[in-house]
Amino acid sequence: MVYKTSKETQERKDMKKQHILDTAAKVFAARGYHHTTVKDIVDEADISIGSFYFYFKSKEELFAALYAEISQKHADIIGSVLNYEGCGLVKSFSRAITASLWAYQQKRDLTGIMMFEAMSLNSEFKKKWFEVVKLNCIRIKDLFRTLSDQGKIDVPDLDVSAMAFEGTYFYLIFNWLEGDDSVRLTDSAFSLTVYNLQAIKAKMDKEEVKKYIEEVLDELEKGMHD
Amino acid sequence: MVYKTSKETQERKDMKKQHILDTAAKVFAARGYHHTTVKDIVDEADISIGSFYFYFKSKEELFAALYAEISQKHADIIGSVLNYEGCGLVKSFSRAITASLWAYQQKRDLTGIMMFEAMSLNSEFKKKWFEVVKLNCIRIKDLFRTLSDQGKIDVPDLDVSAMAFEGTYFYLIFNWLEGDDSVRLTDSAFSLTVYNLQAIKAKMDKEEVKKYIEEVLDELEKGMHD
Amino acid sequence: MVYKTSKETQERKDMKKQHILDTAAKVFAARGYHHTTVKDIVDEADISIGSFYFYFKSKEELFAALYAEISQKHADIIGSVLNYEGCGLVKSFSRAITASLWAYQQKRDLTGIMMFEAMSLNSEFKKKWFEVVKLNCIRIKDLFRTLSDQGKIDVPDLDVSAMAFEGTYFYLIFNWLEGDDSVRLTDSAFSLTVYNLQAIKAKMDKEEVKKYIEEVLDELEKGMHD
Amino acid sequence: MVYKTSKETQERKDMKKQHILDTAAKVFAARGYHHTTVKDIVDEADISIGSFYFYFKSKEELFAALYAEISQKHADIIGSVLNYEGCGLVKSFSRAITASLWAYQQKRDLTGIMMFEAMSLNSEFKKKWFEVVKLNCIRIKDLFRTLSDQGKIDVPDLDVSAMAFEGTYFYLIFNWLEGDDSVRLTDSAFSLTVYNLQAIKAKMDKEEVKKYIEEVLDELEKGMHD
DNA sequence: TATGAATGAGATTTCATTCAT
DNA sequence: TATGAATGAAATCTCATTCAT
Repeated sequence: MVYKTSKETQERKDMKKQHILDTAAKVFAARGYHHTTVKDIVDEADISIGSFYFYFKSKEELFAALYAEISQKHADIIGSVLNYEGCGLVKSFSRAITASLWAYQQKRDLTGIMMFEAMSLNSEFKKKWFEVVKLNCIRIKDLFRTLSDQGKIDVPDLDVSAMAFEGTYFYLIFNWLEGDDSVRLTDSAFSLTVYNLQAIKAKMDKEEVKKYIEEVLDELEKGMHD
Repeated sequence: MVYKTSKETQERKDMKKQHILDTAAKVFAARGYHHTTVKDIVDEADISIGSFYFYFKSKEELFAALYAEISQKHADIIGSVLNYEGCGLVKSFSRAITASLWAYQQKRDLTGIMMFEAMSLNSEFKKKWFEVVKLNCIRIKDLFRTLSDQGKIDVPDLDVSAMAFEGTYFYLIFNWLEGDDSVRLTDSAFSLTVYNLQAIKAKMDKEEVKKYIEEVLDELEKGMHD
Repeated sequence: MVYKTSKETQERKDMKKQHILDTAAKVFAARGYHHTTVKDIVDEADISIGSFYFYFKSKEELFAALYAEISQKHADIIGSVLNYEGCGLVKSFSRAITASLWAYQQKRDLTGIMMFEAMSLNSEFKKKWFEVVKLNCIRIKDLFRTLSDQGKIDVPDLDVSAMAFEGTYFYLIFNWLEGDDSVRLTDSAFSLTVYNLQAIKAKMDKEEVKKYIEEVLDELEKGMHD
Repeated sequence: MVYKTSKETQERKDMKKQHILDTAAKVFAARGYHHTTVKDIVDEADISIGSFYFYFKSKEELFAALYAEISQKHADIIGSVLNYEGCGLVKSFSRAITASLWAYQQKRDLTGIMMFEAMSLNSEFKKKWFEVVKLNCIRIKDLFRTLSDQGKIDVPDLDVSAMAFEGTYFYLIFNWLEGDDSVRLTDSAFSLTVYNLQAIKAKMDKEEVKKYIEEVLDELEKGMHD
């Protein structure tokens, strides 16, 4: 048939869906998930309720989509700074931790929603949240195993260590969110990296760590303007 | 009518209030704060809605009371194992971490409320949660400072390290809550302790750590039967 | 406990529930099930929406309750005129058919809702409706079997005959509902009785039938004023 | 733009309209009028909502068209078996009743729409349904009058008898629709015919009735393959 | 002709809290 | 003190229909 959905229409649809996502992110950030109504979102996005439900099955589905989007972006950022072959472990950790903090910093408001409200939702969604956490832990665990086998680090139980490592971000971010927004989360990158590198008994030169962190921050800031 | 507030009556009132708190803890843990209705609680407690509102001004106030109670109990347990003068740092940390995990383990349901529900609520209450977290962090920070000044440990920024330390519990506990309830959280005490002791570059003998952990676990189990 | 629900309160509750049922009947009759909103009902009954949902789980449950009530009343009326021992078959049929028509006539508006809208509802409710129909058919069938065994009537297949009998009311009532409300449904009692008595080849005297019908109508009208 | 309405185009339009009708019949039958959305229909028909509203002004109009179509088909079948001059009354009734049941049986899904959905809708459409019913009743009534005048049958009030007769199908069909679809509705033709012939005191030979029924069923089955 | 995104009135239902008994 | 019926604002979601492309 001739009159089927044109590419153009599809593009407009994608844009509108993205517009809803962006608006929702803003509103959720301002009011929190439970205190945000669908009406709040559609008013802010200047669309009709019907449109909202055309693009998303429910408020919860929207949240899930938003969460998936953020997680993906976050993962992409981390991934982008780790695409170096033969990178030493100190460099890798410095880069990864810094990039992670940087990523949160980019979306200050959403970070709160995603990290702290996500888990208080329906079991359905809680699972999704937990899967992301577990996936992260598994990646770290695998890394720990490899490095441990190579004798480069010395950690107790891999599972526990991976979870402990992942957790070191948590209150740091929470504290940052609660505080003045003039403070940069990445200012804690050095200390956090050192804390964890010491925890796994990796040999390191603190000056080197500092250098790596500055390097990756430069890259990330530059990457943002492309 | 004159309402007697004889000692006897007062006692009955206290018991009833406690009964509501206990029941609420159970229900909140099972369903989460937002998915728990006041009716759920009064049905489970076998009291009337009117009674509920006699004892608590609102659903939120009940939660606050509950949270205060849990925090206090938790603090008491930790405090009870740290009342040793001249304790070495390895011993102190081993005892504190283990006691903390043990405390969570004792009240599996309440742990979820304390750690995950509390922080996802709106402003007013979130603050209270954060205060507890901050207080913990300050204590750790002070300890880190003292030990650092004595040259016994080597940590980067004290604030960041304290928060990182505090965070190492987080996902461990979350993972434990999600899993099978046959698993003991205290089984992770050793690894968690080692991870953090290494992180702060404390000198330690792993066997010693193990011993301290067993010791404190024995004490705690015994203390329970008094 | 002393302050538990008093008998008095219970009575008020029952009255209010009945008040909602009565009002709903009126509104359903006027607008039809699908065109009646819960708000219509509560406005008419002068209660709050909350009250409505305190007494009924949903609009559908209310309808079901209403339907059960009407069915029961209907069955009671039929039952009341059949409590005669050793009643001949002509008398029984005359009385039952007349009483049935009379019952419909008493609740003209509701009859339409109950007979014609009930079956277009959710499967859940449709089942209930069908059960009532089937129960009626079974009763008739049993009666047919007994009479047939006694050689007093001569019908083909019992199931089919019972359903055919039950159906003879249907369009008659529909036609009555559509027409002028000055017409009495019971005016068709004689013809309907004769039609069915002839169908089952029961021996009868038409004058006798007329007499029985007048008798039962008198009884019913008198019974109403007690 | 000029829209050609060449014969070819017109044919394509008719086909599409019919396709929508056929699909709608299927969906209405499965879900009922009120529980079927326009989207359900267009999805099943694999057309767009826009197309739907090009061919039908509204959901209700579509239903009306569908109902008209079904009624017509049904009338045609009945008409086809009654085109015999000088047919005896027993034969006429046997043929008519059987043909009617057979017609319902052919389109099980549509039967539900025709008999049960149609009448439970709101005023405007209910009337149309009732007109068909009334028309049927009038035909039967006329027949009854003629036969009665000829002394071949003996019925009470003609109107009531016609409606009673028409009603004898009702629950039989409902029961058939609710049950297993392996059962043939025409299996009840004999009993239903006898019930009604007895009701009007027509003289008959049951074997004869059986023969007529078999005859007409053969004809109908054969007619289907032409 | 064909498409399907967009609309928004309106329907159902929930639940924290109050207050008369 | 205790009870639980009553309240009603507010939230989520549906769907027939329109209209720009």
